[in-house]
Amino acid sequence: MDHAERVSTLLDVAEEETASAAKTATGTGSRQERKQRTRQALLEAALELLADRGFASLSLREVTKRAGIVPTAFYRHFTSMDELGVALVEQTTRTLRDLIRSARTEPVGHLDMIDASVHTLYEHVRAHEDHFRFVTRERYAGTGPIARAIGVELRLFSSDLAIDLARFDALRQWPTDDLHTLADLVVTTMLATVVDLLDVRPGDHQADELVLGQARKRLRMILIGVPHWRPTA
Amino acid sequence: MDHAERVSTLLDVAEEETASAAKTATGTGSRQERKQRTRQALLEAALELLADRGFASLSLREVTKRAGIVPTAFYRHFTSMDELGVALVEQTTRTLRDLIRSARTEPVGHLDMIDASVHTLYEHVRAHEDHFRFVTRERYAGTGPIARAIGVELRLFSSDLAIDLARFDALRQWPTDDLHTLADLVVTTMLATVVDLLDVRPGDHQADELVLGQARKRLRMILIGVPHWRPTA
DNA sequence: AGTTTCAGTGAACATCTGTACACTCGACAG
DNA sequence: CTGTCGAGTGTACAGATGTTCACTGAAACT
Repeated sequence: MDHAERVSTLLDVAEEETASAAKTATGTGSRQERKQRTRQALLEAALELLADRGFASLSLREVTKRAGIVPTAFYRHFTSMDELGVALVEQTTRTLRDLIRSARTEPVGHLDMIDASVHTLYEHVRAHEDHFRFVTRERYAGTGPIARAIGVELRLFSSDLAIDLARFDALRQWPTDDLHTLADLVVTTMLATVVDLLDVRPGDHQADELVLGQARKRLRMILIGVPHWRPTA
Repeated sequence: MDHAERVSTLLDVAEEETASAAKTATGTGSRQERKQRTRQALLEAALELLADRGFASLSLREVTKRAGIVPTAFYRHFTSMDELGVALVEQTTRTLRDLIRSARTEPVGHLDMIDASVHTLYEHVRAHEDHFRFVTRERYAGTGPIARAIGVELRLFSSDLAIDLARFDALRQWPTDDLHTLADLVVTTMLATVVDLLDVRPGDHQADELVLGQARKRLRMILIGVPHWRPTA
């Protein structure tokens, strides 16, 4: 254990009183309600701890401590940390689905579609930084169930986007295979933008605009070729 | 510790005799030579252990055990695991530089440039799977010095590519900013292809071809728009 | 020749880890 | 009202971890 970690460990008692609004779930409610509330506390505790570290370096004891329960009580909710991780994927990818739903029901036409998409992406990322951080971090981390679950979810996401793209006039005639390629390209680019956004130090709106400008430029560069594409060469 | 890890720990003694060709560096040579040899053994041991896990879940003791030295001897070479990690980045990104150098000195013209680029990428990835796995995995993992070092290296890589792109007739007039955006796009796409390649189960050449086909299609889709781009709108 | 340097050793430590076990005590069903 | 169920507790243990310290012995220097 290195120095930084030891210090934070020593401060744990103090932290429990200050930082954790997600403390113990003891309180009113039926038994089911209270159980689900501490389950949620566990998920949120994990997400908080993942702010600057990877899931693999997360210990069961840390999570339970932050959630305000004793280590052994963990097993009442999950059989392993991996299971907690998969549950976390389910929860965070709901944010992704919200994103694409927002983008779909967007007032299209009287604003540049690229501008609008990038903007709603920005809003969602800023509103749920921890969720996006988790997904982009753990996407490639290891071979565990978490990375696999994220992979599945992102493929679904890309497929949904492909379906949406099919609605545009310029793309009506494209074979689905080409549509998927285009959707993958867009998703990959958007995820790169997400990472860039999460790297901006908080409050630096100038840097925000720089990143968003680059995101718009990337998308334009991809989409500029669409009218000239010869389907399935 | 979960079940799989415990099993592998119990098998360590057996593994030391079988799997590790990179054992202790004791042998002939000057003192400097031998020191650098065990340093290299440490780096290779780490790289081997990173085959299916993240760097953060790597312990100093594991690495030294695999390298065939006692834990405390680690400090003769690195002051911390992070330092080992950064050294690993330096070593693995040399492979990246080799890649772009190969792509540069490629017989261009009498073969489709996209085909050729994708092919040399393929060759390099298959020849150094562990290096590419390390870079793509740790790129987004955490806030540590490793991720930062990889970020720097990838930006350099992208800049080099931008310079190379500037040599093409269709791009001679592009402002450097647009060139960088295009280069970023290409690098991002290529890295996505690398990840796909590393996901293919070994020996499945049919899947290999599928991935390469998709890679070519992605690149074509990006580059098809180049002639129609209006620099810096 | 004698002396210094230093990569690698081995024992010891304090701390953290996952998990087993027996327990409490309030919500709930009969 | 009484008995069961089950979320959360507390203690305990074996193993792994990073790091300390005093050491060995061969290479390198004088």
